[in-house]
Amino acid sequence: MQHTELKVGELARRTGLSIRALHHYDEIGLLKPSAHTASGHRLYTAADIARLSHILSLKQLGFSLEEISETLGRADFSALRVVELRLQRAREQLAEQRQLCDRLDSLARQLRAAEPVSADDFLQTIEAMTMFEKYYTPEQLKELEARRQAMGDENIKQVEAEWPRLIASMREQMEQGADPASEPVRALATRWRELVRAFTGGNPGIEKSLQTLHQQEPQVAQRQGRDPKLMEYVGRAMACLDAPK
Amino acid sequence: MQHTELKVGELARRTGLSIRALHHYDEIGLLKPSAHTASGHRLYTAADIARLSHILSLKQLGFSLEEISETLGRADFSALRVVELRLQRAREQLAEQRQLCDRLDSLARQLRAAEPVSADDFLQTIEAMTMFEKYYTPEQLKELEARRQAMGDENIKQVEAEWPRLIASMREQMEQGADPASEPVRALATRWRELVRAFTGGNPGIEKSLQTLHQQEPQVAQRQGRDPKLMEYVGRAMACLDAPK
DNA sequence: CCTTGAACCTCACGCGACGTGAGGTTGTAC
DNA sequence: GTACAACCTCACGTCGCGTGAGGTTCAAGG
Repeated sequence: MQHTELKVGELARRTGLSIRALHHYDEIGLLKPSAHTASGHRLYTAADIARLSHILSLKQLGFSLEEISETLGRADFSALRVVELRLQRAREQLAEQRQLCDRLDSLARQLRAAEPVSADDFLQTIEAMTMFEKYYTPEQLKELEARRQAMGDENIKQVEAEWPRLIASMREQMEQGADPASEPVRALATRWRELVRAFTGGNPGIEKSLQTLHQQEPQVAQRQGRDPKLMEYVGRAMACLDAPK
Repeated sequence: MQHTELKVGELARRTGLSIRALHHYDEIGLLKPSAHTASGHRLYTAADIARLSHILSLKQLGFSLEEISETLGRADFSALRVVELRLQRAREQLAEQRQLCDRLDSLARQLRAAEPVSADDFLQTIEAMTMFEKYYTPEQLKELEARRQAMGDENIKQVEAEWPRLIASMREQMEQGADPASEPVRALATRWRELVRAFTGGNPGIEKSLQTLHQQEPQVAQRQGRDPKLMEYVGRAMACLDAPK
């Protein structure tokens, strides 16, 4: 007698599947053992095992159990078409995974660069990223990323530390009613413009996207202390810079 | 009065979430609206909306709803650690996705190259791929792929068509009891070795892996008609080739 | 005041691929 | 006879909602 028929435990051990999984395949009709002992124990024949190996192959390719059932059921299926469809799905998922990794990686670097990571900072950073992805094109994001790399973490930290001071100074001038054309304000406005340029790199597309972002989402600027009134004051100061003394 | 409180429908419309999703967040305690009308309608305050925006941000990063709950619950969490853990998971998933895409792509190319795609051919191809991935290292697989590219689809088709003929001829000799050292067998054995060389490229690592595969999985060779007896005969013929006439 | 239709409410089942018990039977070795 | 492993069949839990069913409330028009 051939001792070829296997019981579930044996088959599970050999395939690495769980017994429950094999039971499940039986339940849904994907792999019903061809034989049973008198007492109801499952007996898998060589043919069953062959079918299982097919099932595992298709599973590896990411097909659902239902798809596998259908595929194995019909003999007339177009293998190429099936695989190409699956490939398309896999490519889409791959792109999403890549995006997710990029986002996380970028976030992690930001967090490493800026030490003080309160819960609020964290969430703000994420939201800033979301905004970025919403308002900048992928090419623009690449350019921004490249510029960040070129600047290095320390420079970025310095600039990020400088912004609040600059904003505070500017606000002080405004609240004291200083003339936007006055010398101290001109100096601050010049530095302001430099910092913005350092960010945009002078790329007009990025400048435009930045403008759109500020128009559509005023709360972003506001959270940094740049409320509409201040921004208007800065705008006037900028205009004075361009105009001759 | 501020009209700031939103009902579910409004909030759903603005966030792009479904009403059911918001109900779900309420059910699991992730986002419970701070207020209700006398009749029980949900009213989301500005604070609720802020929390929701945090939730959506973390969701974008691939956190589960439970993880989001925990993260938002504690104020002392280490943002960097959380993100790095998530990044690690994402990277692993990315690698898997990439592998899956490679497999599917390779399979699709094989199918496009070899026209006759019966269900059986298809499954055999998949299983061959599975075996390959099991017995060859990634570097070896790259080399094999490169060699395939270099050969071109037509050459591969020719070789794949030649193998069954070669195997059949060899079997004929064996069954007729021909001496492994005889001239016709020498010719067949020479061609056999050439075809194997075309595959392995003479790379000893690949030759070794191929041997291991044949030892561990005799049914692979058997399916192509190369049963142990035949293989032994071939082995003797090879030995005669190396030995002087 | 009444009606209509949109928007809201609360159950409660469904998916996909099993994991994880609970509680009982069978097979095998001593 | 008695352990103990391996098997059996329910049946609920997972995760993030979708999708009804069946009922109430709201806002506007007649």
